[in-house]
Amino acid sequence: MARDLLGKHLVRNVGGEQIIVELRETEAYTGIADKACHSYGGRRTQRTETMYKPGGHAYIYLIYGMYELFNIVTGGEEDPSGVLVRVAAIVKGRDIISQNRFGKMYDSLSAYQKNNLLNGPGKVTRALKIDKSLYGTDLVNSRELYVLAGENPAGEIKAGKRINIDYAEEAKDYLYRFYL
DNA sequence: TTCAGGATGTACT
DNA sequence: GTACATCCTGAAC
Repeated sequence: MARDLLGKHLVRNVGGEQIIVELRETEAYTGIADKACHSYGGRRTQRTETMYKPGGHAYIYLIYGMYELFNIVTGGEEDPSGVLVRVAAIVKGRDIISQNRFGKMYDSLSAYQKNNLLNGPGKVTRALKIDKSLYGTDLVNSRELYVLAGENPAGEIKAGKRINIDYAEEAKDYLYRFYL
């Protein structure tokens, strides 16, 4: 699923406006056997409850006290797994995205800002106004947040190690990060 | 472009 | 009390 989502369009309807981004980088968290996964060992708490829902729900959690990261649940009751969205690219709504990130219109951003709008999981959620109010959202039936069906991406899919999971012992070296 | 340091809240031990 | 699926700023290179 982490591979299949690359190149797909994520749609966010909020405040009467529409934002669309292309998914460029994802990470897989494969459930109870994955030491980097919040549901490792079958851990089931108020926070992780959504990971046990059927695939297609939104798992959103707070990290480092200030960033809310967006994941798409992919497994189900017996397989609490998901995909983290790490990086995206603008398809539609560049001024809204720029306002959400830097409080300015796109044309008045510095070159550095333009190149750093959506290149991190916390940045993507800030740009799309995704927060825990969307926790558990059914992405199949929601009008606020969903993924469009589409062709496979034209570019080559590369794989690497996941980011910032040094605590995860052998799992930190799994090649579960995928990017275009 | 790289680096150190700080901001910040919650889950879990 | 500790760690955390991060990002920003400002200064050095």
